[in-house]
Amino acid sequence: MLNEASGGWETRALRKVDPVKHEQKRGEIIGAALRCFTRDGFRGASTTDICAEAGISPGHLYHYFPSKLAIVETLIDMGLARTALRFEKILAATDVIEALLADIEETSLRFRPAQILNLDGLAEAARNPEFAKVIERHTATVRRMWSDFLRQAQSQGRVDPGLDPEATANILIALVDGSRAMPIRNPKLDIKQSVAHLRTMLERFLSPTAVQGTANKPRNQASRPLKLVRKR
Amino acid sequence: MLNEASGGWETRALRKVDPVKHEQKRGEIIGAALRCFTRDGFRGASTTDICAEAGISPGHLYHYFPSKLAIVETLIDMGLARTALRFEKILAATDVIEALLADIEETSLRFRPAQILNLDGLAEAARNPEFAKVIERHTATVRRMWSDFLRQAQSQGRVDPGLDPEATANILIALVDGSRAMPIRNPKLDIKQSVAHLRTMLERFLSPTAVQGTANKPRNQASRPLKLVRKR
DNA sequence: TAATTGTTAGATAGATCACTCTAGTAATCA
DNA sequence: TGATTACTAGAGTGATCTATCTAACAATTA
Repeated sequence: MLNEASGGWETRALRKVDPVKHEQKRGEIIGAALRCFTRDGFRGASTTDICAEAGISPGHLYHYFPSKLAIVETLIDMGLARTALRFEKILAATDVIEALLADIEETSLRFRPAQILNLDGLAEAARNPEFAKVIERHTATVRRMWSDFLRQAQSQGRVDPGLDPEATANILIALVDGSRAMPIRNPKLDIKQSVAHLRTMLERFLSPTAVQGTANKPRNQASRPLKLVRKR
Repeated sequence: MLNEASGGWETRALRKVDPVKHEQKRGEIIGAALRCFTRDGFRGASTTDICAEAGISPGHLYHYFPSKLAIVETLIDMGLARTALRFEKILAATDVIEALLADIEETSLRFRPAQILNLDGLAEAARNPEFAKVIERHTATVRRMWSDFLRQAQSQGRVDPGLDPEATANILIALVDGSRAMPIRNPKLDIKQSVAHLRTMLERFLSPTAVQGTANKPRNQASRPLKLVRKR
């Protein structure tokens, strides 16, 4: 309504939105959405499901989020941020390999329902070019973190200098991805044993290889002698 | 219509279904469904999409398949059979490691759209207990193939006898899974370099370790000395 | 040829989806 | 207190999904 005295819009009784309560409510909805998406997938869970899980009406939902896609994107952003934080903590540890193994044991080898969304995210990225860019950027960040660490460890003689840091980082990332599938493929997985073997593999892979390939004891082995992968 | 003379159903002019043409038509529909599911996922692709892709009507589709789920299941069965065949061929090769790497290079590290369905399958298995059993059984078969090979290679001194065959098989399977995500996470992936590093990792991991851990040259290394994972 | 059945099309039913609209209620401030 | 606006509910809309139904056409055999 026009206020003729001021010549502009009447601005009395402006009610401000409480940002704390607003964010809290958004958080509740996000939590409900996470449970629904974990249970049924991004496409399988409907806005009706999310409303039921959050105990609200559709109108209420759309008061806080403009669309279902916006909810998904918020959730993805949170997930990627959490993952980046995880790797940051791993790389800040005293023994990085042990920290990585502890993380794999905790979040990948044990069946964590919310981890399913990573599989959904990868599948979605393979289809949606826009979303692929987000994943690629995120992966590039994590890869950079790993390769920086590897370079440093190489200069300290703790990692084989013959390994390319970027390529090695890719493999470590793939290892985390692959570990995520293990408890799905085998729910009776012996986690401790898996971690132990992963440790063996990583230590043998990454350790400086002054001796390897020039063993002073002849090997009873069919495959060709071990070769280092040389940096260009 | 009842035939009163014979006392049973009239059975004149019985037209037999041609099993060859029938199977061929089913194959065409399956092919169209594969393209649609690859493009949009099991939930994202509709029966209408499949009909359009196959150039048929809905009535026609449901003449050959009782439901959309039946199409999905057929496709999954074919995919699992193909995967089992792949591993069979790998394990029959002269140099198994090289055959595995060639397979990873060909079907996982290169971006193959149809491979996306493996991710969908894993995600689905994590949600649908019935489908999970299919995946678990299939994985168990592949794991058995690997562990049998590993045991044989151990007895021939070509693989470290300190490794548990089942646990090692799990890791190899996870490696294939993880490799599938690499080209999605990084489309500019240097495939040759990735294969080379995977080769290095596998050779160092699997090779008999008579020398490892008892290096005659002191190591400038922070982590604990290498330990073999002992079989119980 | 006539009867029978396989093959195919296409309209459409019934359910569900993401989302909107209207409206009632509660909180805030002049 | 009264005006204004945030918060919330719930019916409802158009689109779309899986699946069905009717019926035309084609192939096969008595």
